[in-house]
Amino acid sequence: MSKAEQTRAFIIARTAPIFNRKGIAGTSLNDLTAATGLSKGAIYGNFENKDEVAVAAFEYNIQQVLAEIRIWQSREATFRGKFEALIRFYRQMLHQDHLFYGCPIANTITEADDTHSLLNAAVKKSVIFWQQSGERLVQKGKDAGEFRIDANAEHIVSMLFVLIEGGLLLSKGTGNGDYLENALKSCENLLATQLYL
Amino acid sequence: MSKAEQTRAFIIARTAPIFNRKGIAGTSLNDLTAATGLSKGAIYGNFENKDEVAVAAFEYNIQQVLAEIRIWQSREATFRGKFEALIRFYRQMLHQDHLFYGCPIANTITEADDTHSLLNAAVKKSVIFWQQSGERLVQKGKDAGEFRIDANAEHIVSMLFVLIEGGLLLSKGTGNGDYLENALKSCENLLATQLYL
Amino acid sequence: MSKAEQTRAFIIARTAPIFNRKGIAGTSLNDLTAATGLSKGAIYGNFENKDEVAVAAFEYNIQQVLAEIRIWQSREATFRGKFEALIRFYRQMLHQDHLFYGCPIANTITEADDTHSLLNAAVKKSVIFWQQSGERLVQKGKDAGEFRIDANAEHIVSMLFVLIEGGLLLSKGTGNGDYLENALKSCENLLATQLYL
Amino acid sequence: MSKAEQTRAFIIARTAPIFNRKGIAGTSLNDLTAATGLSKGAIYGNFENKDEVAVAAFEYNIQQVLAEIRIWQSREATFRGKFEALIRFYRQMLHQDHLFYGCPIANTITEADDTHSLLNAAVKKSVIFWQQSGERLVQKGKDAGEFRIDANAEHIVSMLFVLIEGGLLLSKGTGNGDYLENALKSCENLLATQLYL
DNA sequence: GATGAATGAGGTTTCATTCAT
DNA sequence: GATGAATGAAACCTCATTCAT
Repeated sequence: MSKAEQTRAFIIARTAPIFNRKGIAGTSLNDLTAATGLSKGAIYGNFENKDEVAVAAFEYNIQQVLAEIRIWQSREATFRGKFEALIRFYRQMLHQDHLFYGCPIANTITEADDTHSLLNAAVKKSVIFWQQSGERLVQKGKDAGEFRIDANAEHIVSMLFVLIEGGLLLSKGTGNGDYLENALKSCENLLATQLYL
Repeated sequence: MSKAEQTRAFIIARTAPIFNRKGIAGTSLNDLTAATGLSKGAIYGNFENKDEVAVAAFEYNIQQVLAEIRIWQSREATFRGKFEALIRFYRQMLHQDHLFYGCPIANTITEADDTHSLLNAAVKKSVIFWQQSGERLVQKGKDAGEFRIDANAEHIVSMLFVLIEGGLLLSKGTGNGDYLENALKSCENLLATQLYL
Repeated sequence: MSKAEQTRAFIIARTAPIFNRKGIAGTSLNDLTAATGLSKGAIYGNFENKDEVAVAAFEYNIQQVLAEIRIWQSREATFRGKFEALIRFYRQMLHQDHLFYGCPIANTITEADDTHSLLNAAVKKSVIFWQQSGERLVQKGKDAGEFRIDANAEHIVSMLFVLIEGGLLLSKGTGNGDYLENALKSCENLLATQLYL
Repeated sequence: MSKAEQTRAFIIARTAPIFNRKGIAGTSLNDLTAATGLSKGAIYGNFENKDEVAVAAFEYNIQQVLAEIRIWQSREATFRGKFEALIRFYRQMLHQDHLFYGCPIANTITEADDTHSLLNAAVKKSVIFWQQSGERLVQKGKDAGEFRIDANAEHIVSMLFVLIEGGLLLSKGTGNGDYLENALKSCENLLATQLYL
């Protein structure tokens, strides 16, 4: 990894949590220099402009979440176990404020409008990726004989997504964990009745 | 209504959609003067600062949504009809971009953190109000003998909330209406199995 | 004159000599605030951007030169006297460094390229104006029976223009007044042989 | 030519047209690296600072013009022919935008003030050189018996200079070739009446 | 000798806010 | 009560320059 790539990665890693918490408009160049200890010139030497940092930071945040999910899932031998791990991950996410400050998708999706088209594209890509990863997992479970062969993967995964994002949003926003907890219970029920054999 | 109150109301009505779309940090005083045709002095004569306008705008946005819901529900004679109207309202909301640009709660909740405590309080209050309105409606339906007496109002309403917010968020963010549609179908199923007699 | 117009005029008057001496690229916003005693916000409250100040400053500089010429000419009763006054004006201009720092047209024409299209247009307009003013003066002199009826106004004026600008440029640039002096003598000769009766 | 000298020459050749078109203040180090394909370090390894590149570039530009003039003149057997070639060269220069973007002297003279003393000196030297070259050519023509023995070399050459620079400036600046054309015709007339036998 | 990465000062512009009129 | 003009801080970004590698 070249020096520039190192610095780029360093800037992204340090600033990603700030963008996740404060948003693009709420994050200033000074926030970025303060978080990295680098000069403004160094930021601009490695990125076109603030928006490009924001997009990279969003993608980093998503990768962090996905990587963490993968870790939780990797400990499970069965595909059912992997879905249970997914639920457990999001259940504890509510209390992991220092790490993620809420789901990057939920945090970013509002700001990712037409005026930030690159970010918009990145968010859409992430949503699609999450969705497809879930569907692939369903398929593998079917292939492994763990899941109902007639399960509607797209519907199940999209419902999990909706429940998790909605639950996180309301619970983070109000401080009332019940929304997420109810949503996750609903997820478990959905999986039990529509996916698991 | 005094002149001052009129101007205040005028400013709020004109700027509320802008705050809903662009957020607090993304909305500038110039946006406000452009939207109102008033001077900066006029804004500051009627509000302490930008944040106070933002809070008032959020509350206005919420009231607009709630008022609209009430209109849809008022046409219904039964409490079951009122819940069905609620679902219908959110189903068409996806296509009402010019009016609401998404649910004000979902749009605001991310930005309403510790650094905007007044907004934070307003958002929390709105969530609680939505929740309680729903629960009251459930109770009235029970009293009227329309709903199952053993229905868990809090759980049902919080699930509706989660599904609607999650569905709106993902559908607005991706342009894929399926998320909201699936979520609303799930709401209908929930109501059918847990609320209606 | 409104306050804004006053401030605008004040900014232009104070910054025009700076733009004339240092050029657009060489003049900074700090130069402008230092020269005016105003804040940057005040500059931007009265002008779109630096380029707009620069264009206004150029037009002011040109008007200053033209006004001065008009004063010199107004003391003359005959049109021949007016042309002689024109020559005298440019002869002393070489030593009036504190006022004009060279002809605004010569100073600006190089920088007024495609990347500064507004300035470019302003410069072209000024050249045309200077040319046409000269030609009008020739015509009036003809009408008054002072000048040769067959004098080629366009040619004569364009030659005066070339000689004056070329002479000023080389004399200002080298500190050697001979170039301008020779050029002005040539102007006088031109007028004597081709214009005056 | 050492490696360093080669690089130096390469930098100058590539950046000279940029300086001629945009001026010192308008040309950035990034322009220089873009034009050369070299790094900033390479520029600073071969030049003290940007101003030194600018001075070298100006001198290169002047040499290019003088060399081209010499080529045009070398085809002529007589000294009269050499002056006629000079005129022809400047006549076609107006249309050679890609090569010279106007006379380097006219383009640089405005910016070459006290704050750029080295450039100032270089410009003055160039003016003197052009002047003296012209005067030498007159003398040679006199010695060869081609020119009037009583011709005032200094006056004639300085008038040619003024006419050419003034004509180029106005024609380049306005896009109206008449200024230069009139000036060159005047040059031809001057030569015919005061220099040629 | 050349590079790539970094600096820090300074560039232009926009911000929220104030206040005399 | 509203305006228009001004402020000064801070926004984003670019600059010429340096220096370890």
